[in-house]
Amino acid sequence: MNQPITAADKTFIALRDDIVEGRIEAGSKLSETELSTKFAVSRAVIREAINRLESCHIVERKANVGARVVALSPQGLIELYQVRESLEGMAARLAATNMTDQEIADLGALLQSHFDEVKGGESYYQEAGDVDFHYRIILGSKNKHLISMLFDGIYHLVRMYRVQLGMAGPRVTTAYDEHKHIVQAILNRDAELAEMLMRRHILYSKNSIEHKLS
Amino acid sequence: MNQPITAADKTFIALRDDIVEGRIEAGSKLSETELSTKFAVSRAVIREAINRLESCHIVERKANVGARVVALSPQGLIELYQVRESLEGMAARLAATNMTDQEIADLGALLQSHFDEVKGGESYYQEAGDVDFHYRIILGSKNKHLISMLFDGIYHLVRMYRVQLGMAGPRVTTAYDEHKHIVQAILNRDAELAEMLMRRHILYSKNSIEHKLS
DNA sequence: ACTTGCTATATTGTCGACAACTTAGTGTTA
DNA sequence: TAACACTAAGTTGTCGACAATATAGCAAGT
Repeated sequence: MNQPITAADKTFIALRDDIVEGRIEAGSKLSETELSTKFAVSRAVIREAINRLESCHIVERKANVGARVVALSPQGLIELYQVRESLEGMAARLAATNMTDQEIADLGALLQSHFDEVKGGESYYQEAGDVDFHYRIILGSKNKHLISMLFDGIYHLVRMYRVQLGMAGPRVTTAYDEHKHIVQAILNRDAELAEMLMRRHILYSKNSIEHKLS
Repeated sequence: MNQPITAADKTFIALRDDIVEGRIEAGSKLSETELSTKFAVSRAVIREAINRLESCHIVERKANVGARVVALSPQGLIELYQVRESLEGMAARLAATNMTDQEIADLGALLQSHFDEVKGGESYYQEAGDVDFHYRIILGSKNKHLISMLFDGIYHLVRMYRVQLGMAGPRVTTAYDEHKHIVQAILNRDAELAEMLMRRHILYSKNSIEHKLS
């Protein structure tokens, strides 16, 4: 679903963004009738949107009771990063084998542009840039399941945590070095090393976040 | 959803089983009206079931066109096992830390019962036993996302491949030894080793399957 | 006062009908 | 003959109404 077609698509995305960006607060109940008036669509559309959100683990549903936005907890964030470490590590491993030379070259160029920004003192693009970097490596794995799990599931949840626990981009400069080494490993087609470095990279990121939370 | 409550729950499970067990063939189109008469429920219920199946990657939907059962391919199976290797490796790692002594003891007992069966020449329980073993380790990770991704998503797909590509339980005896070593690593609370062994175990399993397919 | 059971209300689950879209088929034109 | 436009049939998307279930409030009894 690169671009929304049906009303259910649009409602799903709008509702997801409302939740991820915190305009609908974590843990709150989602009333179908209320949402159907708010978005000016029928309850059937709302129900489909909520069902999809449940598949993303953004809301939880109980039969005959209703849906609630998931509650955020430090433990939840840690679990999320454990899954990220696992999946993105594998993605980096596969990317080292499956990315085309052109894709790797583009990735290097992206990294260079990040370096220029960081050197120039701009931190604005920092998070978007980080996401873009990971994005490309995940795509580079060429593994459908991996891509879908991370993009459709994990990443929105990670973003939800980031926004709501209020953590603007940390670790700009060190993260840049880590990114550089990962690209180098992929360039060398060293799958083993690429996976290790990516796992470390995410582990450090997790530790940094844990530190901020305590 | 441990036990189905609503009609949509039951229909989802029934439809999923029909697909996984091959009674609805891979790649075929799912007509909403047709299914609604077959299961004697309204189209709304069928649509919800199909939506859930889409989330599991068991069917693919295109807007205004319809849903098809996914097509099976050797490449698809390989990708699935890559994800399994990644996630279950992490599960074993976490299980080594998070399982209680009691849970580990139970796991050891389960393994012993498998040994007795294998020694007794019974191969009937082999697949169920293998699933049960992995099941417990995944639960032992205590990681909600990991558990849900594997049980709700990957495992049904793996089973679909197994059934439809017609591979009854392979590697009984060697798999037993691998299981034994994994339990030993968990017992020693050696997270690093537990992950490695689990990854190897699944990798071997993948190689065995690839060999059968060629 | 506390529990129990009923009732009223509100919410979710299910249904059948209509609207919007896709696609296959037909006929027309260059 | 090939390409295009249009029509008609069938499928999916959306809607509003009804049925089933859960919850809160009140009443009655111990």
